[in-house]
Amino acid sequence: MAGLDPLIHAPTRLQLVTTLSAVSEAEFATVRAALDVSDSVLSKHVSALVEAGYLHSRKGVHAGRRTTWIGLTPAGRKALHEHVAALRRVIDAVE
Amino acid sequence: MAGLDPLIHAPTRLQLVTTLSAVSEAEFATVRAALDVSDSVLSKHVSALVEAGYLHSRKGVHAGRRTTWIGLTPAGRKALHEHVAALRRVIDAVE
DNA sequence: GATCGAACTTTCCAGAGTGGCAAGTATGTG
DNA sequence: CACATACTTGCCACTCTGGAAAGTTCGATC
Repeated sequence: MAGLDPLIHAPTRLQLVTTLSAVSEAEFATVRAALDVSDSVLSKHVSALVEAGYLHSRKGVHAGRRTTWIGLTPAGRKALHEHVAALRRVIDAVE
Repeated sequence: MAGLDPLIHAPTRLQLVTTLSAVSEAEFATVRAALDVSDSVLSKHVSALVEAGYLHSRKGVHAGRRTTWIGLTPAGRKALHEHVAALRRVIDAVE
């Protein structure tokens, strides 16, 4: 490889972590809508990344509804930054 | 998706086309060494991209050896540029 | 406090993608 | 013509990804 992180290189994963990189936490449903994926798909990606230590998730109540909040852990941010740096090294060769 | 091209988003594919983007043609063996993949893997990626119209390949003789030269077609360059642009849109949100 | 419904979670499944190994093929060289 | 080189192809195994649907959980409501 070229320093690309296989855990976050897939398109959906990359969009997930880049979306989360801008905020401290986001609601599951909001992310789901932003990525335009099904519940099950997002749930599976999230649990895979939680298990990898890249995300944390926390259950709460918001506006009378149960919601799950997810966000990047420090390790997740670090992995994203390294992945993005590696990606830039590859694509900066273009042009 | 977010404009990412599934034909060139896989790491090996991306490295292949970015490597070729800098030159007009490259030897199969040189590319194989640059990407550090096996003969069969490179051969299969190349034929997939040739079939997609992204690469051209041509057989020739060089220094007493048969060599295959591969390079991006205009369509391949266009696809790469669009893919890179889409990738930048995604990762520029980071930081 | 039993029931309902929303919000995920998990299971099951199908299909595509990727790579390794080994056998096959083609062709310049001696 | 025999041989070696340089890929090419077939076969296989495994992982990844996503969809559908059933399952689970727990706050809200009555």
